[in-house]
Amino acid sequence: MDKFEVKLDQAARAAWLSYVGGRTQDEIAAQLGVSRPGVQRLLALARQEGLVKVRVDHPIANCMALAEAIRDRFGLEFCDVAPADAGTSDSEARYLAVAAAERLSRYLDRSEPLTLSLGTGRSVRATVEALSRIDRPQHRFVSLVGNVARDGSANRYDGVMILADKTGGERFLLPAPVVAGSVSEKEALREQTLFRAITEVARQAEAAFVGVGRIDRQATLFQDHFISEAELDELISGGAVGELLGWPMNAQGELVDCSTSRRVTSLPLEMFLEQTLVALAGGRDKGPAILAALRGGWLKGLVTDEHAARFIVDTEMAARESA
Amino acid sequence: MDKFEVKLDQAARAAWLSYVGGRTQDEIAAQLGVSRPGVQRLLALARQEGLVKVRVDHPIANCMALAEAIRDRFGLEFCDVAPADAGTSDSEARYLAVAAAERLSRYLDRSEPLTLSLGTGRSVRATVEALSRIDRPQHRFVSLVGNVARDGSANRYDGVMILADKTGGERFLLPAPVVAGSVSEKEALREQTLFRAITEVARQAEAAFVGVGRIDRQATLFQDHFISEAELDELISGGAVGELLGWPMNAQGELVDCSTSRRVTSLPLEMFLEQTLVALAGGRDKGPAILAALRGGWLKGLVTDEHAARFIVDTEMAARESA
DNA sequence: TCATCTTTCGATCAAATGATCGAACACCAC
DNA sequence: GTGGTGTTCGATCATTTGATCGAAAGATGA
Repeated sequence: MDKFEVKLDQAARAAWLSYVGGRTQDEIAAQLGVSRPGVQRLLALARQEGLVKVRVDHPIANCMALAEAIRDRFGLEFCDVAPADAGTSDSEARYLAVAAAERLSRYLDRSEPLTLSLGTGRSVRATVEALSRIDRPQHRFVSLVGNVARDGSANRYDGVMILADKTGGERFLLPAPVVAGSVSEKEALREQTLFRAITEVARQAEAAFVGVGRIDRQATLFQDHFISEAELDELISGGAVGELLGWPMNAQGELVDCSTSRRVTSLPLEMFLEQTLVALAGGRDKGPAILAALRGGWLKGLVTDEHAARFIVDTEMAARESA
Repeated sequence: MDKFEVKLDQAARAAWLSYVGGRTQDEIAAQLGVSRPGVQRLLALARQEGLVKVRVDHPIANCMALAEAIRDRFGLEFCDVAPADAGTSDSEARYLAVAAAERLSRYLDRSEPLTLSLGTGRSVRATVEALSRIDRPQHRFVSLVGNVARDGSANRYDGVMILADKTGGERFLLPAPVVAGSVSEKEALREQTLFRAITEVARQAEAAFVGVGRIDRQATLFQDHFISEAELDELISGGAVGELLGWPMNAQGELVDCSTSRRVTSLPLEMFLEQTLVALAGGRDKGPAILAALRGGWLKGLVTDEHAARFIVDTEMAARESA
């Protein structure tokens, strides 16, 4: 097939003139003595045969590749990956917050009334803090997670308060602990008029920005006294590796059913399958938890950092290989 | 200027999505939350800042780069460089011939009557031999160089004969040696009716395809007995490094005036400044001769090979540096 | 604080690109 | 030779891209 080699030569020539030489296809057609559609075909061939290699020389390039892989693999509407080379881990977290704030702004910018719900966690808090002030009194913001711990102390990281302050919008907070003392207590809470009203508002939300929690000794849920050590141990032995809005899930993203999880007061995750559920979380340690949420198919969007993204891609690819 | 870094980040993102991800600018605009012209500017910035590197993985790529450099440096209408990695030096020569034949075909393909002139040399001969047969009896072909040596033997490499055979066109040959025995003999030859008639036809030619000769012990002019050893020595001591149609020139491309050059019977080079004079020559050894022809500004087009092209570019760049 | 200057942004239009389709061509079997 | 068949080629149109220009926003200095 010598004919093919000649064609490839021509294709390489056309590709060089087009991509390196910056010529227009008409000029290339004149130079190579073929028609313009002919040049088109040569360029298509050159790309298809991998003669053309494009490289973007910037740290962001890796992030884009990771984001693309995750987006495609888990069918997300979008995925943002913040770069890891920002120096300190502090500035990395800030980078993630800025990226997430960017996403959040897209919704807030709208002038039509908007209902948005927020989860808890440091990432959510940092994200709303990274937002610049904008006047949107017509918007409504709902907290999806009870903002009091078992001991009655208020959650330090509730983003709804800050967000409502920055925009002048309405705020709706759940006056409940994340995990109730008993199933009956949970039922009672859910029957409260206020609780039901807030649930109704949350149901109208267009999107929800939530954190992703680990289930281990460093779990926020545990550290901030939302659950006891015994409850934590029960979750871990039940296979839980992460949580969304307090709902524990195993490595495959399936909800873990146990005595603790039956007392979670948060709105059910199934509710968000109709909405745009966006997770904000980064750091290598959060990787397994984020991956679980992705595998469960709960998320529509993800804002993370390079560490977590790399863990997710590597782990998922390895799992896929062995499958 | 932290603002600039953020912009560069965005630019890198846009570039990645566009060049690697294959997204359209509208999609990128939606993804990054900017207007379409904004994406345009980001992409322009990314290219300008050199974030985007394009590489064409094919031996031809080097040739294209060399061709471009030569074309721009010497203001040629075109320059083709045949690749050097074709294995044997024989197949390389053939590659050059095919490339040159391609150029020649562009003219021959035309159906309107055409007058074309040819020089002598192995390259020209190989080029017309590489041509495929085509019926063009309306065309006329003129030999620009006398086709008899001093001893009366006919030049073995006259392409006009083959070309006319392949196309069915008319042929015009100069019945003269390249270098006459004396100035008066040259004058006499030029006065011949036949000579003048052929000159007139050559003047009407649209393009001329000629070889480039070295001036040294391996010179075709000498090897084929067009000039004697004494004449060769005179030319060399006069600074001649190459010749076009028998006209010797120094390294700067200026015609060398000496007792030998005054007896050259070929049509004057100045005549071709109005036409498209195309040189066909390759090989590292021919480099200095080709470079001289280029520097003299005599050529409008060049078909060469990678060896000669590299020599030309390297030498010219070095000369430019020191200038 | 206001006027002005610079810079940036987005609407609009021209150019370039990619895709589709019918026609021509060559190849092959009959 | 002849008809079928598969492939390639070039005209045409929709989409995408690049460039220009006026308008708005922000910076600067009086």
